[in-house]
Amino acid sequence: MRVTIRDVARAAGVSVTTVSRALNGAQDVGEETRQRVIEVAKQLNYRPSHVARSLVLRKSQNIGLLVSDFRKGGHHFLYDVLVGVHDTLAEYGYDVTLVSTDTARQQLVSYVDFCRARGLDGVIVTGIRLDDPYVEEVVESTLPSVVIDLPLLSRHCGYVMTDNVNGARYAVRRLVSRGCRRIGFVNGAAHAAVSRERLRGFEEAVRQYVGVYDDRLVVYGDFTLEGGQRALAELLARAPDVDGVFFASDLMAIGGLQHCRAAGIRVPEDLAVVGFDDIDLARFVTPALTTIAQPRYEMGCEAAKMLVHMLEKGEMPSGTLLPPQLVVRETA
Amino acid sequence: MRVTIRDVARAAGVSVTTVSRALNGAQDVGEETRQRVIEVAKQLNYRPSHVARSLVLRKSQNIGLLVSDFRKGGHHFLYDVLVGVHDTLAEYGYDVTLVSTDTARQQLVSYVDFCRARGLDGVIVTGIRLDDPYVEEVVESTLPSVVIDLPLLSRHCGYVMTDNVNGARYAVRRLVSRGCRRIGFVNGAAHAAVSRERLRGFEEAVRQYVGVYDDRLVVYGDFTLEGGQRALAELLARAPDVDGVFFASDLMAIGGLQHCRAAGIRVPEDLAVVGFDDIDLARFVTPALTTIAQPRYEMGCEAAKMLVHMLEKGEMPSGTLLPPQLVVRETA
DNA sequence: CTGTTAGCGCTTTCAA
DNA sequence: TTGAAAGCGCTAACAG
Repeated sequence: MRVTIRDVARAAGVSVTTVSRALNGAQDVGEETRQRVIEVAKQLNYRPSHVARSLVLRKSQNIGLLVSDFRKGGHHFLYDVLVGVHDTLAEYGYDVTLVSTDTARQQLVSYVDFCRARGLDGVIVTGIRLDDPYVEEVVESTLPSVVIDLPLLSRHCGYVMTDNVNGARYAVRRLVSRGCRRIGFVNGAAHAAVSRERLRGFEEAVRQYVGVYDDRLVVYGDFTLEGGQRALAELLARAPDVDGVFFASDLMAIGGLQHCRAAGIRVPEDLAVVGFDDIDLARFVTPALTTIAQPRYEMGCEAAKMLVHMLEKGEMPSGTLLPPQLVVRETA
Repeated sequence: MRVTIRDVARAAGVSVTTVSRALNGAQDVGEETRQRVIEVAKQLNYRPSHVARSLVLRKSQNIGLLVSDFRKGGHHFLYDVLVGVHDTLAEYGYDVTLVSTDTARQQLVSYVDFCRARGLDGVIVTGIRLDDPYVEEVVESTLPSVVIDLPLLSRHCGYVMTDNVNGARYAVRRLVSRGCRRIGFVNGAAHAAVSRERLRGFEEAVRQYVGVYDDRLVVYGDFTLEGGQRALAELLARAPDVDGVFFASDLMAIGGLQHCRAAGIRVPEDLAVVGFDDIDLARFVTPALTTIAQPRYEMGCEAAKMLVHMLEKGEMPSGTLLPPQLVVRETA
């Protein structure tokens, strides 16, 4: 049924070893033998079995993409990362297998065991948070991994994330340059690593550009639209004189915009707004959202590249920070 | 290094055969032997190698998800489908491997060969169009497949798509019920199967609800925002008295909205607009877009289910139509 | 340069 | 009920 290496060997009148060598570019094969083998293989439309090869080589050329929070509608961040990961990995000759943390079948076993059972060579982890039970596993396991958006560094685990500190600084600088002096911050979930960094960048920048820092101007949303609405209402109740707000996600910023519209607050005249992420909604809301863009696609690429380098060149994992970028539109 | 079935056998004092049987729930194993084996396996944290099992069983419990047009920013339709596919497949105990048609490494070989080389049990195909070179392959190959959004039915190939004909009808009906009498249609790419069906639904509905059908009111965009802008401009130039427009995608509709704003056309007063897809942008543009929602997640689930049924129960592939839904917002 | 041999980790006849 | 042996398709010593 299936064309195997034996069929090729037989048809070419050589041993399977020779076929293997010829097709894998070993040098100890006669040139004309190689040509004949290649010719026959093509004739027979032979495709080496990755499965068999994985078994003997003990590596699968297959990487897991672990996704926490893999659900309908959660695409804003994930999709581009996924494409970046896939593009790059395909380039290097790796396949990618999706691994979700919250699928019924899988939620009990450790994800490392999941990957091991499948012989995955490594894993790229997304959507994980500081308080996640998986964090420990990622750090301790010897399965080569690269985490996106969480600074976990160990012998077998590197990470790539946006430079959130500077991202927050850019936002504040923009607000200040527009004349804002009382700047609020609607941060994301407190247990997200990115939240800590953005807070740090926010505080540093406010101290530097404004002078006085008032931590009552920091409130917490949960990265969602509704969270942003609520958080802004709370902030405004607490400090009605706020003239600019930095939101730790575009979704929250858009929630904030909705609150403003409902409350009759003009943006940017009464209140300037800067978001974070640059999801494509940002261009389309009215007024269009000024925001800090994250290089999502590139983060995926970078993570994939690091993992392959760890796998193939034995490189040490590292922490990579990618630069965010201010995108000026209408809200600030 | 790795715990194999032999380790378990040794530790349990039985043969590998017995371990295999015990762990796979065969009945010809003594109950206490089975318990012991299970206990030992747990103790040793044994995970059967999927690779080895795939090799001998000649099936991998692994499905390919073929994506044409897998690129940065193209998530509007794809992401939810992908999540649906993954959720359902995971439920059934299958892994999913991403396969992209346009990645450098892969573009030359046939995707069927790609899947075969990896021992994939089947494939779910998305983003493919009528004029795609892959169409032939999908139909002819014996690799079990399910296509999303393209009605390809053969011995080994089923499909699932939205009921586009009725979707278009709902759009027209909505427009008519708002009083529109001269209804235009900005269709998507002509070679997309969905475009034909939507056109059919449009024509049928216009004949039914309006009475007269004028095919000069049909123009073509390419599913993109810019395409929608251009197409609407063209339509309006051709027929300035149009009072309602149905766009075959939300992205095009949003482009149309932008054109309206630029041209001083009030929506929905001067021109009512209905889109198609219900991407999440639709809620956020101003005015919010009335549209026909596609059950993207469910399409993914359905496709996965069909494929698994084909694989495990030997069911014949079939064509499945999922119902769209009118979502009324502000533009119509 | 080429072939023989021995597995990779697992399932499955076939005997016992 | 259990085990020995063969083999899935491939690669890699080790000889020749």
